[in-house]
Amino acid sequence: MDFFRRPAEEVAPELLGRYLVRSCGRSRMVVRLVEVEAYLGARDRASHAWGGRRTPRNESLYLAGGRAYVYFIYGMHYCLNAVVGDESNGEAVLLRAAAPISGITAMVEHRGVEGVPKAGQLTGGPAKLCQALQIDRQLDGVGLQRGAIRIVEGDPVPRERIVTGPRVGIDYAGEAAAWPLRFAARDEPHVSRPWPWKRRGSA
DNA sequence: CGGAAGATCCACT
DNA sequence: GTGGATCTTCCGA
Repeated sequence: MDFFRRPAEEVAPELLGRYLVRSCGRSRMVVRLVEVEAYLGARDRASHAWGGRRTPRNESLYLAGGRAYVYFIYGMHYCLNAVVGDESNGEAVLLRAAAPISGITAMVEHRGVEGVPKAGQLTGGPAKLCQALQIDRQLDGVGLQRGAIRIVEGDPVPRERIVTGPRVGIDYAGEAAAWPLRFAARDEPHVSRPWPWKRRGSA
């Protein structure tokens, strides 16, 4: 499929609204993507592929678009990316937040949530998303078209309802830190944190 | 070879 | 708002 074999900043906004389907044994969980970030590979200081870096950890980034890149961070969390673009360019889209659609009981269990989950508590953050969907390094490199993780057409977010802003947690990245590569569906409660672009007095 | 920092989350103040 | 958990990777000595 060619959807993923395009530049990250082009694919990222189009991923919003699509469904992420996770099959795990007999259970199936579905979420709707509401927040993503584009990472541009070698020229992007915030990218794990910055300067062409290539290690056992980020090897999957150099696969052709349409596969998963799952990495381990802060000693305790996993994050899921969709690898995009052509082979060996190191581009990816980080899947940051989603709205739970079905299989919610399983997600509640995986996250260890007591009682009725609040908005964003299950899949409102890159590491929460992975924990809820039971995604870890075992799924690094798998295809996203069929199998354990699938990204399928859903309920697209129209352009005018997409908001952009700087990416989260990459202040060290020099001028790349300001690039507007974070995309989210406006007025969506299941995002990962308050909207910097909505705050009064900010740019 | 050692130290520091990281695409995070949660509990606590 | 701040700090701890906990491990891989990078960079400087």
